[in-house]
Amino acid sequence: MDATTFAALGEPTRLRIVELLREQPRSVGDIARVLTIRQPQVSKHLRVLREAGVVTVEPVARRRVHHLRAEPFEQIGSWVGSFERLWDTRLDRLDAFLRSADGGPAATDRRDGRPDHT
Amino acid sequence: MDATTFAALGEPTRLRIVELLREQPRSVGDIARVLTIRQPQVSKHLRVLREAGVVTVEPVARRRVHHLRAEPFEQIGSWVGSFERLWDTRLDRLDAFLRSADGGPAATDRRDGRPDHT
DNA sequence: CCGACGTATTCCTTGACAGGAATACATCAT
DNA sequence: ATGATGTATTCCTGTCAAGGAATACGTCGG
Repeated sequence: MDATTFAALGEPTRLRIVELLREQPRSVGDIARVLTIRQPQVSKHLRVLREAGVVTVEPVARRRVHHLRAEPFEQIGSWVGSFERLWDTRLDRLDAFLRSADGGPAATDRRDGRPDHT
Repeated sequence: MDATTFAALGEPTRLRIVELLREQPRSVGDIARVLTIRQPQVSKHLRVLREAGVVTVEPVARRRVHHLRAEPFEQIGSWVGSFERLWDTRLDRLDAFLRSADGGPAATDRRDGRPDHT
């Protein structure tokens, strides 16, 4: 997974823009008006989003209509999917194990720590 | 959606740490050794991740074992889900519409652009 | 109590980035 | 061509974050 995508979304204003564009494509001026951000800042943020592959431009008359690209969101989706085991019950059991090992009498006597490891 | 989570994941080193922790919980020193990052930097990055709610600590003996929290990943997952329409065929049709309105003979004859509304 | 180990924090320097303001650039209407 | 509209870029400034190095802190073993 490329950190750039997350970096682009990690800026509050940019995230707002993305969430606005989720509804429908918008021109630069539109975005600026709706979110009450000055136009130059919008242009700059859109540049970052574009270079991160999050949005693309569609020139319409003299406006530049921006819309979201699907790819980065698909990527994030499948990346997050690779963490599914986190909310499987498996983890809760591991977690419970660690906690008991912590407070209580050491479950193993190799105080080195890691429960059995991998 | 809170930009903080994305910001935490938007730093390459931090993303590497997260992807390492996806396999199994690790102590600070472990992480430093595996990723060949100096221990203080690891501590700092873990601090950011912790304050963003991405990881939690589990003190084991004199080590501090860090593991991922499920919540932020669930959040991201459902947030990304709200973009599903992006890769639905619906969008492709909207996209096609915009393109035709642009290059071809105007689908509507107010060449000003925006298809209706606003 | 003391030394050793694992980790956190501090100070410093440097580079990146966001917002403001002004301005350049492109395109359309007349 | 000219003015007007929509957008991009530039310059400036302040802030913040990351890496390096040194050091403080906490906990365990003897």
